[in-house]
Amino acid sequence: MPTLEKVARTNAGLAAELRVSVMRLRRRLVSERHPNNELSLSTMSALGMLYRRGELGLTELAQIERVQPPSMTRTVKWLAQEGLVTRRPHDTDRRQILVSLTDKGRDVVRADRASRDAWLSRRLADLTAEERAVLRQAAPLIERLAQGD
Amino acid sequence: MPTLEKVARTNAGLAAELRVSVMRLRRRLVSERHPNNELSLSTMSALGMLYRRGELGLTELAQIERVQPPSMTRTVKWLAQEGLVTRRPHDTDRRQILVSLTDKGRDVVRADRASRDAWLSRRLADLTAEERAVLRQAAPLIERLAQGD
DNA sequence: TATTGTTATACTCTATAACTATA
DNA sequence: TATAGTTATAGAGTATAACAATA
Repeated sequence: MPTLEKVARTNAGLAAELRVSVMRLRRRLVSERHPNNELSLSTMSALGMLYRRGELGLTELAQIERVQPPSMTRTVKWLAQEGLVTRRPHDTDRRQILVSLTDKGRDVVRADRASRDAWLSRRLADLTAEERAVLRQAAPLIERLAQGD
Repeated sequence: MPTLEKVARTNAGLAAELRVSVMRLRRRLVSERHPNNELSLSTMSALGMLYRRGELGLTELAQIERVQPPSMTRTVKWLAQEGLVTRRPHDTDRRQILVSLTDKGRDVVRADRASRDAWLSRRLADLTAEERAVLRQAAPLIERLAQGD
């Protein structure tokens, strides 16, 4: 059997499997979030990115998070209302809005880290160490699949 | 350092990383779907499940797909209108609606398998064989995380 | 009473289009 | 002209609540 064809079919099969599992886990994550956590997954994702990367332009943040600028405008507006981020004009380019975490925002990220993944952490604890090791290797690969190009 | 604490922190970190990457890949998958494919990801997922499992009750299908019954009602209604599934009453329990693929539905699943994951397959082809092997191991684990409990 | 499925309704997230201000 | 961001609007996907039919 031709190797190329075999690889191609295998990739398509893997793609299908990965796509379905990713979709289902995402849906589960949405439904399993702790009710008293009022921050949506995408909001927390943006907050976490600001925590990791520091001050970012709004469009830059949108590109990293793979959403369109209007979506990020809304997210940032909400975060600012909650006092979790501040917006300030760029020093020299007055078109740009630079977004950064407030102390409260940083606290929320830190405090939330323990609790926000409680469900998934519990599920992970049920796996074997080997299985977790696989997922630890897989996570950055999945991230790379999502980014790029 | 206590092993338990170390493991717990590691699980939380892994949970966070996995959650974010899964979210981003899902968003990317939604945006990268071929425009001429009129079937949504969740619709294709339901169709694929019927392909694999055969005739299923509507609520059963909803449970497998991790959506609420009303959502599946809508999905199945649309699929029936498109002639991709048929609904028939259960032989003995007349409350139940059994859903199964039509020949056309089966054709769509088969024909779509090659093209629907084109983008992801291409991305996977850029990985090394070792990285794909990791994802091949990870996919069923992610599925297990999404299911269960 | 419990379960299966539907209808009605609303919410969340996201996108596109059109616009303003600045470069 | 091109880019950063906003506003207005719409669409997809999902949920909850209330209901009907059946077990």
